Amino acid sequence: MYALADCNNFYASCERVFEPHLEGKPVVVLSNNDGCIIARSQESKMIGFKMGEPIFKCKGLVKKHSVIVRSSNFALYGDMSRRVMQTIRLFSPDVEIYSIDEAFIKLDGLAGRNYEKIMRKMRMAILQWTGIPVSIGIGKTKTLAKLANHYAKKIPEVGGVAEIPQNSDEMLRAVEIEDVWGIGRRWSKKLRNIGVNTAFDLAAIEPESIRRSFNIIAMKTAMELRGHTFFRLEQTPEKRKTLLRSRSFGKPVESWHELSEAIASHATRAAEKLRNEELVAKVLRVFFHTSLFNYQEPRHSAHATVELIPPTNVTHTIIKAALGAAKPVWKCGFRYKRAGVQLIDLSSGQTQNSLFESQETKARDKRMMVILDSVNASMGSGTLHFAATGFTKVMQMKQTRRSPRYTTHWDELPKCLCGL
DNA sequence: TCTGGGGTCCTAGGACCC
DNA sequence: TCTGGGGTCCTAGGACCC
Repeated sequence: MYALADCNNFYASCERVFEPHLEGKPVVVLSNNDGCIIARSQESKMIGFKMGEPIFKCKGLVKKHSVIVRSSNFALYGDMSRRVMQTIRLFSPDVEIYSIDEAFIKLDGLAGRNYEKIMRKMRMAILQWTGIPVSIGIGKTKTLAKLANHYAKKIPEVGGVAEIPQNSDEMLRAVEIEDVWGIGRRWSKKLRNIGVNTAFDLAAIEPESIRRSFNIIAMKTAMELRGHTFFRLEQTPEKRKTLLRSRSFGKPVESWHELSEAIASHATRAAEKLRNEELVAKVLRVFFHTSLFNYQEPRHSAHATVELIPPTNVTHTIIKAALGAAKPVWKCGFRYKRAGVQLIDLSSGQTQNSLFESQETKARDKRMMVILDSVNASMGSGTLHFAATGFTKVMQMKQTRRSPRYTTHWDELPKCLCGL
């Protein structure tokens, strides 16, 4: 048996923990650069805000309903997530952290075996200790736990915890095909065309025909709805295979100078992450493009790929490769909106030495990265940086309504909790 | 004026090997 | 006139997830 614990409206709930007066009011949280809506409180959902909608299109509704609009505060959300996960681990040793706001829990063998009761206890503990409300679904497979979770969120009467009993056709019939985990928009449309409208319908189709029309994952999903386990708990995450750092610009960027600083910054952040996970990259891809939505201006999308020989995680090597690859594909006269650096073909450190590489340089670079990382860890990220990343604020995000980073920055600690 | 930032897996088709 | 049968690797594109 599996449970899925999923935080309700996670980012919006995090905003409320330290500002209880937001309780009961419509709250939305915006993406980077204050672009799109990426989280909505229940009240905001009722008003009709859609996930991913650009905020500038919602001005009327925001004003009409006095909606609280917040910039994203990932320092806060990340830390709150850690607290929620820690609490979950107190209830079961077998936990898979699936995303910033979700965790799968293997229930088999938990004392008492009254799983629903244990999960209700856990739910209360999370609410009391972190202030975050969660919904919990229980089922025989991960897909069924997801489904039960959906049910728990939709039906308030169950009190945040729902279990799918064996042979529960009813619950499967109550879930639309779009809401099945692993079945997205495209496949839903295709499935509806052949008369498959609910989770129950999908479970009823002959599996091999699903594999033929879709793929093996869709088939496994359908089998999981029948209670056959295909997706197991993954407690030790595999090493990642790719790493991407990219941002939209607050203001469009035209000059090579500004663009190069942005690319160097992305390269820096990507290299830091790489070292943090003890990986090296074999291939680097750099890209930048003009606005995807502006058809009035000239459009351009550029990208270039280079091999890193030997594979590396050294910041200056990666900056040099990124800028070297980007320069030839940059074109003057375009207003670029986004740039990024992607590291591909990652592997853990043990690489073959290059015939042409000086061992002295290699050792020096390694020492340099150790110093760089330790200075930036103790004195703040970016304290020591390469000149290529610049000294201006090109990379500054538009973030006009960010709440304090209450739990991770000394000078932003809450001084009093309004309303308490 | 203004539209995020990450990931994973699968499949088909082409190039190559014997 | 007639042209086999078995592999692997790589890539692009398309699907999905949060």
